[in-house]
Amino acid sequence: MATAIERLGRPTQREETRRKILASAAQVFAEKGFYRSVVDDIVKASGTSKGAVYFYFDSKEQIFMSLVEDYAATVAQELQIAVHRSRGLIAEVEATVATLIRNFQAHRTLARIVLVDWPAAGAEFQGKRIALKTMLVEVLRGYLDRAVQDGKIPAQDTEMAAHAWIGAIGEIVARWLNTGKPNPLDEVLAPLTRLLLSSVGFVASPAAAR
Amino acid sequence: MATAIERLGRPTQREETRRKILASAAQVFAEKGFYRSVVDDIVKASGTSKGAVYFYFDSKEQIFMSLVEDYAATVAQELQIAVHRSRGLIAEVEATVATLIRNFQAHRTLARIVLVDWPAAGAEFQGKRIALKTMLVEVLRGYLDRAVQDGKIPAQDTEMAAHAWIGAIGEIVARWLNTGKPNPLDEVLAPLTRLLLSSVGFVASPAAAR
DNA sequence: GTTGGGAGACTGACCAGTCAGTCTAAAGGG
DNA sequence: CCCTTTAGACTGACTGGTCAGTCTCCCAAC
Repeated sequence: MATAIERLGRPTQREETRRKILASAAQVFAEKGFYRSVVDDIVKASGTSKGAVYFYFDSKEQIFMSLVEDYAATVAQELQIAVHRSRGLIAEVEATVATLIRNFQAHRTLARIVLVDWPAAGAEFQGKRIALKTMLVEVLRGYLDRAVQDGKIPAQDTEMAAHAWIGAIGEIVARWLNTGKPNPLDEVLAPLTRLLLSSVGFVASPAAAR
Repeated sequence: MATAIERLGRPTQREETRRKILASAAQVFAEKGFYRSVVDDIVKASGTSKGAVYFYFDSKEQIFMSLVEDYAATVAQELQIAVHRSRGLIAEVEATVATLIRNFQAHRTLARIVLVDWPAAGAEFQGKRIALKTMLVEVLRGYLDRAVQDGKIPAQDTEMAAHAWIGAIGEIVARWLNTGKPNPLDEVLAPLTRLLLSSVGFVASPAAAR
């Protein structure tokens, strides 16, 4: 089986090209947005050729979707892990917010693509996005419903609250993408978490504030 | 001076065409987004002609900006009025949220353009948008800072809170644009206002809840 | 008959995607 | 060991279509 050898030797080069294309595409899309980006930009930035790009991808759209799906999957998985070892509303919210914020901070270009570009992309792009957001809403909502059941917070429209939270987090990250503030982004972690918890009626012990 | 007569007689027809073009443009942009929209779509939808469109507007971009600026100015003005007659954090927040939500509800297509399309449009489009958002942040922040001074709410990062609020409101509207829920949108008014107030540590009197 | 508003055919730039062909490296054969 | 063959990664000139914006012509109202 020469395959085993190939798996270690040859594919390195092969995957390298694909990776370079994706990395450059992320740069270009983040800078110009999907529609203003031209495939030749990606070609130039990646130091490959148009042929190479279309050897690995079927279309400009598919490059975009690969980028977005890969990243979304990564974040979703990290979220799963981070939350898995948390118990109780505070810990869960802290873990979720920290994972999201730190991830966006570490992947600024992808953050811009996911938060700014993706929503405005064509209808074909929206299915996956809405599904993903729904998943995130369900997770957050789960925390809240459990907290309500446990009497930790008053009964309320937890679905709306979950959406409001996502909007709040997204906007904080968007501000950072646009203005660079705050620097570093994860400065918002503590106050933002406090704000979110407080919004659903969770009363932080006065001592813990500040 | 025939001008005075023209102002009443002729311009009616003239303004009517311009108005029709703008209205159709709003429809088309809201449905397809700026880049996927084609000027001929607007021509067709407006029942005019390409000549008419380029008689009234310099470019596709300018049509978009007209739409967005007009609407933003309207909303900003309504906001000003609504808030002018409010005193105290609760009333101010209620007035702001109600004005925004009701306005978006009444102008679904424009809401989509402003909230979804505008952020992803090219850099040339962003100056005005950021300025406008900054203004809104300042207003909200003003409420919060005053409430802090009055000892109504604890000291905190009011700028971040203002951004979080805008994000929350935007996301609630975006959900409505994408899924139609809640129907009608202004159902969220009371719970959303409560959530926002609560997030900054304003404790609603238990009697007032529900 | 002049003019301002409008119609719509047309132009030219631009760009996603294709394709005929090159280059490299490894396999096979003598 | 060469030398040939083959596969498959990669190249970039090219094509076909699209679309913003222009230009010429028209007509209705003075």
